[in-house]
Amino acid sequence: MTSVARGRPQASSCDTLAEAACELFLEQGYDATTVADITRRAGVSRSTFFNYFDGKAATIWFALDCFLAEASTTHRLAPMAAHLAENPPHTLALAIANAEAMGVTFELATGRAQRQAELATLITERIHTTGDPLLAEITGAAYAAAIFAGIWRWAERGAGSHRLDTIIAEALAVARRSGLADRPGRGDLRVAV
Amino acid sequence: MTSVARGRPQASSCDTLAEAACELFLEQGYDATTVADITRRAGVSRSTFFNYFDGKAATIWFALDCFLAEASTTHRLAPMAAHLAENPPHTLALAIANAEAMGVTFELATGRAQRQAELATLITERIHTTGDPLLAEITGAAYAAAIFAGIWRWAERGAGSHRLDTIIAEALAVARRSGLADRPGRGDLRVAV
DNA sequence: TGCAGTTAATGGATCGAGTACAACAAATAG
DNA sequence: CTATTTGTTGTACTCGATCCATTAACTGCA
Repeated sequence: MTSVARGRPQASSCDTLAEAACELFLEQGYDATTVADITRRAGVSRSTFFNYFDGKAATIWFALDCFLAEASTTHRLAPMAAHLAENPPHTLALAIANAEAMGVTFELATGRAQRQAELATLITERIHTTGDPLLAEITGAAYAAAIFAGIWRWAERGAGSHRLDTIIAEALAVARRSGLADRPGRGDLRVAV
Repeated sequence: MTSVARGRPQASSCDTLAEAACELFLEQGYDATTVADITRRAGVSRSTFFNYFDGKAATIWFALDCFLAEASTTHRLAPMAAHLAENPPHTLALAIANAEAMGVTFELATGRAQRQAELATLITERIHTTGDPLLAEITGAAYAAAIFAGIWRWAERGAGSHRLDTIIAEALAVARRSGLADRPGRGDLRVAV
């Protein structure tokens, strides 16, 4: 299925660049680190950077963004969480745990808001049923908040000591117990574990 | 109480600049409109722009941002909604209603995510009680989603035909009926109308 | 009238993110 | 050895945003 590589091989990778970026964030801070700095350390040109990332901020988020990209094609939350737990967002966890030292507090807030909203609309579309669309939107926001709260808790307590998927499952259970309906419409989303 | 104006009078205002900006967004689109374009039309220098706004995007959001700034010092949601209804965010409503034409679809999404998250943490802090902090976070996100959904519905149906505060009150009622507790801890927040 | 103090506008310089693109390099298939 | 594909590199450019020294407009007081 996977065809043989054609053309010039890639000179770097998202992981390499992200790692270089995180190192520099720790050393100099996020704002003081330029894209040129990152590529210099990674051993590629500045232009190349934008073949791997949309921008500087994406170095922190790309693992989670992959998850969200997949999530947009999947209908069940539980397998998604499991898959995320298998490919945990290292760089994000590092950034959350060392937010002040890296100077990424602001970027973490904006980036999270962005992606949590994305996930919220995703869930809302899935649970959109015969009922009030407003309620669907509220419910989507609540479950998205639960998932992201879980990710943050997991990262704050040193990603690795606990399993990410169980933490997310617990958070979803809390949301479920709150009384918010999670019954899907035509889709077959199950937010419970 | 209000002392007499001292020093050089202001050559412009947030409203003037925001109006000029919205005009240009409609004519040329958001991306094609530079800050220099806006200040040229408003009759001030480019530097002056940044005495009034943090950036280009703020021209759309400043009315709502004022509301959020006040909200951070208030403990009750209902009076806040009433005050917002008295000073409705014109430029934001215009942007929502003409998102495609103005090319602000992306900026609206990111800007909303940002501010909705801000409001969510604000509410979360208020309802933080003896119970699970995770539940407080989920509830805060749900109520914030309700409020913003209300604002959007209000703007989409031609801001003015309906009262903003009643729409928000209805949205909050939906969130309340969903089963999410809105009982405050030490604070005295009341999310109901 | 003139001077001091205050507040705001202005112009210029600078930085850095992000985009565009043409030229070049490294691989494969035949 | 050539055509094709894919990726890298350097360059130039736009624009948002910040900084800062200078200048302008206004008030209050002598």
